Amino acid sequence: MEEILREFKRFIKKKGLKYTQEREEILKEILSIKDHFDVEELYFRFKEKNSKISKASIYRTLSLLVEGGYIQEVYRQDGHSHYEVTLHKTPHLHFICIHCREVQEITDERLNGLIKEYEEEREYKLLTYHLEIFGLCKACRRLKL
Amino acid sequence: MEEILREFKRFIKKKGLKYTQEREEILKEILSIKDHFDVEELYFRFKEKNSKISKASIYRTLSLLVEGGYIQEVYRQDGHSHYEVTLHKTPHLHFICIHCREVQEITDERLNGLIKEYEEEREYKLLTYHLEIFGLCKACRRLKL
DNA sequence: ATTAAAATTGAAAATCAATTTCAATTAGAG
DNA sequence: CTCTAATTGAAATTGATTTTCAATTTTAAT
Repeated sequence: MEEILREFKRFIKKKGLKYTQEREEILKEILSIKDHFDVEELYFRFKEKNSKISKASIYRTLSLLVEGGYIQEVYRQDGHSHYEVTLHKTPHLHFICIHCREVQEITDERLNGLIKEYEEEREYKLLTYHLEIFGLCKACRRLKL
Repeated sequence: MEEILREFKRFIKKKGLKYTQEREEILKEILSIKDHFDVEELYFRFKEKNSKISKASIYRTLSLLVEGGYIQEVYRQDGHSHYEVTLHKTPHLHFICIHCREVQEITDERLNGLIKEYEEEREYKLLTYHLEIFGLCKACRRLKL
């Protein structure tokens, strides 16, 4: 945690920007979230603890965090973006149930292998990837929807 | 083509909806597009041929086409959705160059195999999947961006 | 073919996520 | 501490998508 914050400060400084309380506070809050999150969720959390961080700042900081590779936009649901922390996580895919909206993560080294292979084969410089599988989860499937 | 239109008519009828000229015209136009498309592109094409189909109708018909599995929303760029025709296409992934914005398709049976495996393993009912790889293409990579 | 009811249309208004503007505040180099 | 440029929150704006609604069209039943 401390290490990530220090690293983020370095990142901000290197860009000639200022390391503000708001930026640190936003990253701290994000690091405390286990699952996926969206702007509303973050805003709500700040409201709850009487922090008056604005949505504008949240949006602005999220851009920086994506740029620095700290978080990723992983999928879109209900017309807006959902994010997750990238650091210390193996690349993985998301299974999204279109009925109950549950999101499950699946990690598979074979998938990462395939993607690395495409990268080398075509001489791409891979930055990130998203694999989203849409369908019905085991439970919702049983409801015969 | 004719077969797809007939099948779409059946789909519309089964839902108790009306098979209108606009819906058919929109699907026809989409089937004539090789690559990916977005709402603007479609709207522009209708304008060009003096067809007065509205954006509202385009949006409404796209929803139906997605629901029926005729098209898929494949990625988001510049704040809006991009689609492609699903029928007769093998599932595939998209490599999106963040610099020149070129989108390349990659098909790999091994990937489809892996996904089928996840589906069976977890007893999901898979509907569709999207795999997007973001990075730099061979050409843009050379520019050392 | 007419007709009537219900669905669909285009145009405009509304919605909503995301971005931008701007005056006031703050970080941080010197 | 001081100064300048960057950042902030709030409000305005943008732009995609959705909704509203009166006029039109489809289609099933006459």
